[in-house]
Amino acid sequence: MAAEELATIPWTGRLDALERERVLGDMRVVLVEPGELVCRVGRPVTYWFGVIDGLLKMSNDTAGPAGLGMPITFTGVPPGGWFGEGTVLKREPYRYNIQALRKSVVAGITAETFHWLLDRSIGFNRFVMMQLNERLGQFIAAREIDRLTDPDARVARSLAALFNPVLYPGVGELLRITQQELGYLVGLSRQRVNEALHALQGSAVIRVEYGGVRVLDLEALRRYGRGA
DNA sequence: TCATTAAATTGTT
DNA sequence: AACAATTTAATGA
Repeated sequence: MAAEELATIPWTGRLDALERERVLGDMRVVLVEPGELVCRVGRPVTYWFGVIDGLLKMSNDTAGPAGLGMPITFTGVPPGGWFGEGTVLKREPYRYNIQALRKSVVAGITAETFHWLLDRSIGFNRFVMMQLNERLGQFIAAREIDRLTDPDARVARSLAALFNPVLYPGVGELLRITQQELGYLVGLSRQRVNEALHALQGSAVIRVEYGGVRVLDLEALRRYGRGA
């Protein structure tokens, strides 16, 4: 991994020279193909991962035999998103599957380096704390989304979650996601997603683009389906 | 760089 | 689910 690439990762800006040097030597970057699992339920934690490019999904669908409980997609992880700190902190085995929805570039630092940073960098601690707090808000929002019946609103809120600038600073204005992929995440058919996207576009909240969605009004997207 | 072709994605039935 | 139309990516001159 090169120093320039490192600079594109948000939390590295909070580190001092020594810390950055260690991270640079420790960081591994891999290319994952669609469908490939970045980490599997039950596997021991070795890395703290982040998405450089592409799109991942976090789910509990047990690929193995005897599916215990129905498969649920918890969330998508777009560029700029870092995850797994909860399990790294507790040194527990992974509790979810992380699977690539499309060809993606994933970076990771070892659990050892993660703990080393946690022990010495206040900036890094602040980042992790903010990350945990922000994600808690996302999961609460996700519960709300699950109870929405209007597909347009579900798509709107799910999109809003993916456009979260704190958790996913790599996304920016344009989220690279196909309508098929969005369908997988939200749990709707591609046709219905297509319809919903155009309804949102009609409200001037987003713009539908080839292979992606551009946000025009993030606040309106978050509020969609609710009054005021 | 441009033209041609294949692949991916979208829009519609 | 199937199809046609459109956009992007890949290829080779």
